[in-house]
Amino acid sequence: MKKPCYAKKNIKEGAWSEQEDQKLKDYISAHGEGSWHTVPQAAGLYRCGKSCRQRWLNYLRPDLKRGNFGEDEEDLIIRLHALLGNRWSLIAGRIPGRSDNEIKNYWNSHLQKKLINKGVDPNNHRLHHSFSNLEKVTGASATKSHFENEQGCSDGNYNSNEDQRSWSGSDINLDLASKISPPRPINNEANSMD
DNA sequence: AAAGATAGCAACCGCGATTTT
DNA sequence: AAAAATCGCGGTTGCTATCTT
Repeated sequence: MKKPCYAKKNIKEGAWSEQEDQKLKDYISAHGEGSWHTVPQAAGLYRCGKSCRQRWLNYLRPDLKRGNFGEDEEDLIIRLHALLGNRWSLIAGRIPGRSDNEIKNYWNSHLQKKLINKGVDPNNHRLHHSFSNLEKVTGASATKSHFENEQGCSDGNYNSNEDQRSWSGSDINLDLASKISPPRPINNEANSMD
């Protein structure tokens, strides 16, 4: 029913130019965040509000760090993911200077592989004794040789001697466990009831 | 050196939740 | 109370840079 904003006339798509970024920054520094649907017109942008919001939150916000993730950040993301699952906005809320999109991308491109290298299933943070279902975990592009090549992964946060959940989340004093429901199941088992 | 494969990232899209009318 | 509008989240796609052969 509802047309996506990108389908409307006079709405630009694709990469943002410096001029567009500057217009958005100028507008928000003058008027503040919010009322995203009115921002494009007010700021003189041929974008939809949704796109402006995304651009601001993920890339233009002055408090964003950008750049490489530190080991402490990686560790925190892994622990939070074990506790929260794919709820990136909640995870981002606990990691200053990082956007949910950035964390999500970093997880998908780096951390998943890192965990798999350690023999840990990134979906449930349990030790994986066989990689027979590798494709399911990592997507079609994962190959055996890829994992063989990445054995030199450095930090040793996972203990391969443990047989149960390696990250329980219980040692994280984030005041989250009591406030939110457990992570949604990621695999298809949860949906198989349909 | 060139072509193909792969990885990483920015942005798009769909949908559920929330707020407003 | 219901419908419409808007917001926000998370999955996915597509482009570009880098690596491998």
